[in-house]
Amino acid sequence: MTGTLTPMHTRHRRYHHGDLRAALLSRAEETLREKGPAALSLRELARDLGVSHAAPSRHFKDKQALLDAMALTGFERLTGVLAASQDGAGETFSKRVDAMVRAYVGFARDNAELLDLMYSIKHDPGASDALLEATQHWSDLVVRLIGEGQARGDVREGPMERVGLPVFATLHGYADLAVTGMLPPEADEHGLDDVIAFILRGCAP
Amino acid sequence: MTGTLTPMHTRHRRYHHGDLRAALLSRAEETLREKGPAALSLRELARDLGVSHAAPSRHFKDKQALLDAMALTGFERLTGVLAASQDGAGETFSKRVDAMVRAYVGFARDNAELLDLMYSIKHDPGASDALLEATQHWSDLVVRLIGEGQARGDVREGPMERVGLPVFATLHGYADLAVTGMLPPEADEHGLDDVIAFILRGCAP
DNA sequence: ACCTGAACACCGTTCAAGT
DNA sequence: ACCTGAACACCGTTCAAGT
Repeated sequence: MTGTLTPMHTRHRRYHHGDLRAALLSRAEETLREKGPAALSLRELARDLGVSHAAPSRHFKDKQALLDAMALTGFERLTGVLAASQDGAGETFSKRVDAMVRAYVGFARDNAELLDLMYSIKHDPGASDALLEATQHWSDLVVRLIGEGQARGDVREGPMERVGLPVFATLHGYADLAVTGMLPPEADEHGLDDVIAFILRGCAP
Repeated sequence: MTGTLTPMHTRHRRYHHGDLRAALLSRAEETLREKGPAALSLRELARDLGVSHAAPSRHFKDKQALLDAMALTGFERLTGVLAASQDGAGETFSKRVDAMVRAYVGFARDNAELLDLMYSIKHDPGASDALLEATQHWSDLVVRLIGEGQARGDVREGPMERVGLPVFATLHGYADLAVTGMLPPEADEHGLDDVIAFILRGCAP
């Protein structure tokens, strides 16, 4: 008997406020970002959302299933950001590379813990098909960029997978260094420019 | 009353077989390699070694302290391998780069889970001084290699940190892709050669 | 010095039972 | 359909007490 007239919010205790699954995902990402992966606990998540500790199991059979779903949303957002970076990037190959590198490193900086999770989950063998597909989408973007560069004569000849792999490695490596805090302080100034120039030289015919 | 005459092994239960600390480290690395990081448990380690679950706390105040010590031995071994790769690598810059890249990727392949642990620990802010020093040693090796290349005229001018960072990023990124199984199958054939050639082009004056 | 045993507060997972 | 409550087997950590 709260005295309120809003029938949809009689109290904090109903069958939750609509979509427990989405609430779990969003709260989980929040605590991942704020307290790190070790602090992620199904029971604490349930407590935070005011449901019983067993409730999450209706939506995620496992803790691993929750982590998988988090990684999947991460990959989807990442590919969205990368695709968007190409839209207004201009014509030249070097501008398109510049835009993609900055988009990727930006995502890495803004979602460091999530990116770590994404890679660690991609790592283990039981990765879901949806997840493999999402990672495929994003490597396709790099492949397409390289292909365009070849068509313009800005990139050396060769199978795209072979030409693209070192680019991918450099991009991923720099982002990972940024994420894990291993970049020396001087890198903030010129690091990104240097890496982009390095990639362009490595690609040149 | 076992009837044996060897006084040092009256039974499996003494104050352990000499060095519990070393035994914990070596067993921990074994289970890390075989069952992954999630399976690492102080209690199970203690069980495996036939001591009580509280015994490890004499040698490692924390689970984190054990992980730190594991990472430290990993960094020491890695710098050893990298330094050794330069000894018989020959004179030319490209041969020295080739040797170091192969040594690093080889270590990454042979110690995938440990390398993951090493980076994740380097990540978090409470890293010990010994650990920071160990990572410093190994980035010094890359810096020295670049410096020699510059002295010979094989590497473009510029501050070594700036010239070396993209090299470091590429090396790290490729090793990480190899470790996390993200390399496409074709990469086994030419991947390493392509990456080395890419690095050399990126460094060239 | 080095280890044991009991205790405490926390997990993830499962399952009958409730609405 | 969705959630609760109790139960189980596991953790990490601490601390008096043993040798």
